[in-house]
Amino acid sequence: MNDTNNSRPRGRPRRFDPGQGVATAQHLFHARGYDAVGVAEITSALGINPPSFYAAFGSKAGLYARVLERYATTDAIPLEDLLRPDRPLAESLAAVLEEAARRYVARPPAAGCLVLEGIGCDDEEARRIAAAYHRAALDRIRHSIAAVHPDTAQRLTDFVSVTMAGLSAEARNGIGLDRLLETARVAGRAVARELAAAG
Amino acid sequence: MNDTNNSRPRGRPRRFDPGQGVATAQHLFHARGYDAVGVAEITSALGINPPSFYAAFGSKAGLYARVLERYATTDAIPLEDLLRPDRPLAESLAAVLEEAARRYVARPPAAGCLVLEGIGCDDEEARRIAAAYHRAALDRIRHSIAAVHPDTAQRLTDFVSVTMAGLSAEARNGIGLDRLLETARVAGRAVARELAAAG
DNA sequence: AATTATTTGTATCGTTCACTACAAAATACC
DNA sequence: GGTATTTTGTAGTGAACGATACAAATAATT
Repeated sequence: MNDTNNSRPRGRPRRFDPGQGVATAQHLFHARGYDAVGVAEITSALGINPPSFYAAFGSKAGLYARVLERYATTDAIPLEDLLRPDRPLAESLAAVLEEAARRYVARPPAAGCLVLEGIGCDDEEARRIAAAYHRAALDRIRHSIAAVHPDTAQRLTDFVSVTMAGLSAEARNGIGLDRLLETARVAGRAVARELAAAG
Repeated sequence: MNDTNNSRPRGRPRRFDPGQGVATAQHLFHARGYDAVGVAEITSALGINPPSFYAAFGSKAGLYARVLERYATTDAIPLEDLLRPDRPLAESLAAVLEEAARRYVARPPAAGCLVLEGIGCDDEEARRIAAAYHRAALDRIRHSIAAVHPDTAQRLTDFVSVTMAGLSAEARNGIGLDRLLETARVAGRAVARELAAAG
C-alpha cells in the first residue's frame, strides 16, 4: 500500500501544486478547447516554467487526461445519481437532459461538455482520451434504457447522445440557460413519447 | 457591367483553376476541419506554390469564405426547397432533419455540416464567416415556423438547431446513416407533437 | 521591339507550437 | 560535511504555422 507519508521526499521541493494546476488547466481547456490552449499559456497561468510542467504532467495530453479525470468527478453529469433503477426511465432521461442544459452553461466561460468538445479536437491522443469517457457515458445510458426497453435502447441512446452533443455545441455558441432548458424539455418529452410508444 | 470577355487578361496566364481549387479545398476542410488543414497542404493538393495561393484567395480565411459560398449552393441542405409554405410544417421540418442526416454522411470522409463545424474552429475570422451562414439558416427555419406558430417558433427552432448540431457531431464521430436517420425521425416526431400541442 | 501587367517558382519571413538539455538550487540521507 | 535525489530557471530545440519579398516568366498592349 502507499504509505500516506508526511515526511517530505528527497530532492528539491515543488513550488506549485500539481492538483491546483490540473484545476486551472481544466478551466482553460473548458473555456477555449484543447487545441486553442497552448502549453505556454498553461505554464504562465501556473507561474511555472516548461520543465516543471513536463516533469509533473509528462505532456500536454497527459495533463489533459488528468483534467478529464477531475472533470468526470466534479463537473460532469452525475449519471449514477440520475439513472437510478427504481426511477421511471423517462423521468431519469429527462433529468439527464435538463442537467446537461444546466451544467453546460453553469460556469462561463467554460461552456458545453469538456468531453464532447474534446472528441472533436485536432490532437489524436487527446481525442482518444476524451472518446473513452464518451463511450463510457453512452454505455451507461444505454444500459439503463436496455434494462427496461432493450429493443429501443440503441435508438433512444442515439437520440439522447445527439441532443447532448447539440446542447453542448449551442452552449458554446452562446445560447442561454432558458433556451437550452426548453430544448432539453422538448427532447425529454420526445423520449417519454418514444418509450410509451414502445410499450 | 462586367464585360463577359473572352479575351485573355494582360499578364502571365494562370496555371490552375481557382474554382477547382475552391472545390478541392472544400473537401479538405470538410473532411478534417478548418484548423487541421494547413495552407501548405492545400497548395500541395492544388499543385501550386504559396504566392499563387495568396494571389488568388488573399488568405486562408478568404479561401474559406469562397468554400462556404460554394458549399451553400452545392452540398448544404436546400431549405428553400424543403420549407415550402404550402407544405405542412411538421412534414417540412421532418424533411429538413432527415435531409441533414443523409447529407452529413453522404460524402465520406467529409462528415457533418461544414458550417456547423466551422463555427467552433479556433480562427476568429473563419468563425465569423461560418456564423453568418448559420444565422441565415436558422432565420430561415424560424421564419417558416413563425408563419404558422409564432409563439413556439423560437423553441422549435432551437430544438431543430440542437438536433442538427448533434447530428453533425455524431456524423463526424462515425455514426452511420441508419442510426442518424432514426435519430432524425425521433426528432421529427417530437417536432410534430410540439406543433400539435401548440394547437 | 519596348512597355505594362500579371503569375510564376524559389527561398524565405517571423511567430507559435510542443518539448528539452543543462546546470544551479534545495532538500533528505549517510 | 558530503552525497544522492529531485525540482528549479535559463535558454534553447526543430517543426509547423500563415504569409511574403523578389525576380524570372509569360502574356497583351503600344
